[in-house]
Amino acid sequence: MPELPEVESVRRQLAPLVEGRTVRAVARDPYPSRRLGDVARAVGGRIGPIVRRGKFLLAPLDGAPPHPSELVLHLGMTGILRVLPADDPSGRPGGPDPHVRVRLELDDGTALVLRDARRFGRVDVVAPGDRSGLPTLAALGPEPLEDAFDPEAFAAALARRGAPVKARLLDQRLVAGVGNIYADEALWRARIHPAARRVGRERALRLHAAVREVLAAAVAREGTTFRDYRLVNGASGRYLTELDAYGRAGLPCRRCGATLRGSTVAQRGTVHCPACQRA
DNA sequence: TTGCTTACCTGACGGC
DNA sequence: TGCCGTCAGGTAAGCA
Repeated sequence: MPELPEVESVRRQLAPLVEGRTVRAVARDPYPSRRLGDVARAVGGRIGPIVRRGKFLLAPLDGAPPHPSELVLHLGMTGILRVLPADDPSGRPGGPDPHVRVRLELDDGTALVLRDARRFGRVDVVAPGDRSGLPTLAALGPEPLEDAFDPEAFAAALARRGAPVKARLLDQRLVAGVGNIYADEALWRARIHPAARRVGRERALRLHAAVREVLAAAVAREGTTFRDYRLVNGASGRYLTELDAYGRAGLPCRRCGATLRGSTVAQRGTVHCPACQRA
């Protein structure tokens, strides 16, 4: 499940392969999906610097009208971006790989290909800065690994009673880029119960630090591959063995030895330690 | 405005 | 072996 570390790792591999290249042709899966926008508008666009916001990848497209425009990519749950030789049939919608959704053919003989088994990924070409059809991106909170992620503002938000703290981490407005895996990991590190509806200043500051630590460590290992996620070069993320909570229900807590408990919080599978993450 | 639920979507897996 | 039900989860929309 691509979250901030996975998307950032993809961005780092993707950027040198496609920045400066011009889109010569576009093909897409004919399946009617509202998650695939008017991708044909990318034709003629020269891809500028790719940036990441939360779990979104954004790249300016320069050129003659309809450009300048902006390419918006979201990997959803199972999205994988690859850069393949343009004549590789496995990178064509309708080709031997039934999960290829979008293909941008570039001017250097390669193609940027989105493969997405569950169709939760998103690709669109919008006017620069236009977020009218992208409410989550429009309301995205601060980047957790940048100074804009202010610990006091974070603590003030969590001090107000509201939805379970895990739901607020997943919401993207409080902090950008956290998904189910790293929410569980950060809460475990900060010793906070995922269903807590109010978090005091001291614990909130601990959680702020934990979010940063977990995400930075996962970025350093190029993310977590549970099943689907792959880097642009096809490699797996290496953070899986570092996980302390996610996917470890029924196993002993690495901190206190108690048995980790699985539950549902915010409609998501959740793992926490009943001994050191007390309600 | 906030919180919650449901829909979307399909591969993997367990049970029969 | 094949069928069926369940689970996984990020985003968006709808409702209370």
